[in-house]
Amino acid sequence: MSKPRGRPARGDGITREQILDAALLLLEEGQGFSMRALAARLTVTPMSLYHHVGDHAGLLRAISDRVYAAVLAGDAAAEDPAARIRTLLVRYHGAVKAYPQLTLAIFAQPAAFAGTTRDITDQLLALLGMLTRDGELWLDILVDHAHGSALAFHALRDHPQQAASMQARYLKALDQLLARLA
Amino acid sequence: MSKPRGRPARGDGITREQILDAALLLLEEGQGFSMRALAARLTVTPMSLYHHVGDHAGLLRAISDRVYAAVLAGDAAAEDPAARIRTLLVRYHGAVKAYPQLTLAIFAQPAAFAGTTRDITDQLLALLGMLTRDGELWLDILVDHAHGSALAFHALRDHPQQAASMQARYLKALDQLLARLA
DNA sequence: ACCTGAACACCGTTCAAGT
DNA sequence: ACCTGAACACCGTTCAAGT
Repeated sequence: MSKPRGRPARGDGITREQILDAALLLLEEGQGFSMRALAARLTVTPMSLYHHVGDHAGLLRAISDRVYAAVLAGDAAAEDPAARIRTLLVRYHGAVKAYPQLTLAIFAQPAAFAGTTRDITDQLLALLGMLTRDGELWLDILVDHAHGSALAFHALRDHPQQAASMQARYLKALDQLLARLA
Repeated sequence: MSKPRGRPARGDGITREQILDAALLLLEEGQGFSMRALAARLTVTPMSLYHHVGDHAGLLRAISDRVYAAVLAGDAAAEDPAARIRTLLVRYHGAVKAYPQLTLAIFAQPAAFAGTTRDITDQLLALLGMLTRDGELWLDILVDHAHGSALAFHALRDHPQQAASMQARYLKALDQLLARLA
């Protein structure tokens, strides 16, 4: 029943990518994510995970790097600044909304995650600088609003009717804010 | 060394208020809040807490009720709507900022906390209705922004220089938004 | 009513042992 | 290099026992 003690035959071992995939799923199920539960799902010993992703904080960091890297996908030069700003914010809002538990974990240990979303805010700030003199102020407003809205969405996940209209409400609020920017 | 097993003499027992006071302090120290750690700080058995505040979720609920009730203090009729809106938002932002760990715990289990801040949003919505037809939209914008900003403040708590200017930046952003509302 | 103490099913992580 | 297994110091919570 139990696996042999030593190094597994080639191909039998667990992959870093498999761990991250499973971790993201388990995390957002919300029923108590833990290293041990994740290991059990992968039919592996808890300590096996440490070899690939480090400890709990390291695992969360690897997950968030993957999730937020996807927000920056696409060619920045292909859109005009206003459109690119909107694209980045909608995608960022979508990522936070899709993985609220990850977001909460990040906020709970901000020191460990400084810089994870730095690329996104840097690009947004540069783009905002083209449209207004108050770039930093509007970066605050837009990013904070995206965070708050996405988390509020999570808070309403048990009320499908309200949740369904949340995306439309975010887009409406975002366009309202962007219109005030110009 | 150890306390007697039975009911303590009058006045020797622990108070619900003492538990909430200590819990709020311990929670925001950020070094791993737990029922057992809280009990240890109060030099009491973990199970003693259950008698006064229920389980972990019940304790958090009791804490948040206390914290957010303070936001509504003061006489609503003494201020005009715009001023009252600003007062409520600044105070709400202050509460979230002062107790970020509490806020994160609430967002992590939103089902258990539905209604905790309902009084605040209800009053804000009524006030916003006096100033604009898009009351719900602006409620979203202003509350979400307050949440996001307060949590961002927490994320920067290890960078005192930036953190010091965060309050001023929130007030500036808030006034910017409120100006757009009229 | 209010507290203790033992117990159960969990955690994250370290360290040694195995291939 | 990559995995297991035992161990340590923790969790939240239930239940029985005590006054």
